[in-house]
Amino acid sequence: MAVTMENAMLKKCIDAGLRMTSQRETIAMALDQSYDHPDAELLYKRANEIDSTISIATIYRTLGIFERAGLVQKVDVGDGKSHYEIARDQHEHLVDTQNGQIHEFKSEELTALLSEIADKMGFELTSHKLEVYGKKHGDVACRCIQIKVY
Amino acid sequence: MAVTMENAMLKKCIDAGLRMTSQRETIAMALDQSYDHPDAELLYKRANEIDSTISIATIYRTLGIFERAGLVQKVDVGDGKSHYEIARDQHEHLVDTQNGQIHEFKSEELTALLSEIADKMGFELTSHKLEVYGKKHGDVACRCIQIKVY
DNA sequence: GTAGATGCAAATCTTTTGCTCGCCC
DNA sequence: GGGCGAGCAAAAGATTTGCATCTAC
Repeated sequence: MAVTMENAMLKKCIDAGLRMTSQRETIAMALDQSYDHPDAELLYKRANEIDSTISIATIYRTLGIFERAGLVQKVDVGDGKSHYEIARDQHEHLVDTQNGQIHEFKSEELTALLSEIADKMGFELTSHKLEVYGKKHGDVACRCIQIKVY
Repeated sequence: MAVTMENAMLKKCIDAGLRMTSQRETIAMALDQSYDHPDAELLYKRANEIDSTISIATIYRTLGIFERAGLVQKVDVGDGKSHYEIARDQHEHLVDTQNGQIHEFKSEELTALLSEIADKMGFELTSHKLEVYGKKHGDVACRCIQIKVY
């Protein structure tokens, strides 16, 4: 929200000490311009619009490196593919089961609760993945759609 | 917890109106005997010990049918494969990042909180998937392992 | 009897990898 | 210069599917 420069991701990469190639810059830019949760294929298409010489292998390798550096995070939408987003402060995803659209939300209460539970179980919370599935109030849920999304 | 008969799953299948073949009965039995979260391959092995003529394709097809009937649920452990468990009352998974072991827990507070959040966002909660990752208190977390698991 | 289920093998889809060449630091 | 990164294509791993055959209802 508070980010004003267009390629904040590039800075993060440099700060993380990553060797920056033109391809990585391109991918960083494509990520910066993605306000949704693209999978590798979609990100590949977007990166290609910036630099058409990028290969899909580089997309995967770079995403892996970015992820390991804590710069991006995988999101499981339930379609069998890995989707990605720039790592930000902790937030959750609500998937609309009627159309697959993702709505984000935050809840410190939730994070605190999880941390508390983990603690009681003798664990230190590292991270978590939460996807909430729901349908808009009033909409009639068709069992089939609900399942397809899952 | 309250289930005493050995093949409760079979009953559920029949109640769900599924056509029961010997293979489906075998898979139902294998699921009944699985107190962990097997992936398709492991369930295939277990089913094979009961009936060695079952094929992996049937495992996948049957799991899909069971899932669509709401009898089993997928669990995402973060290893790229789909794991399954018999559908039960809502509960969550805590994954030990040191060894991949899954610990289950329940929290009505959590469910209530999610339901409340969804409601505020104008959605009716259908279901949710939560996996919490953590390491045992006192264990030294190696960044590599943490990442490997995710 | 017939719609639906199974087995087998081939196909598909996503992601990873080996290898050679090129480029960042 | 040396090591890491990139491209290409082939491999790998998980899951799905076409088709002929079989079976539950």
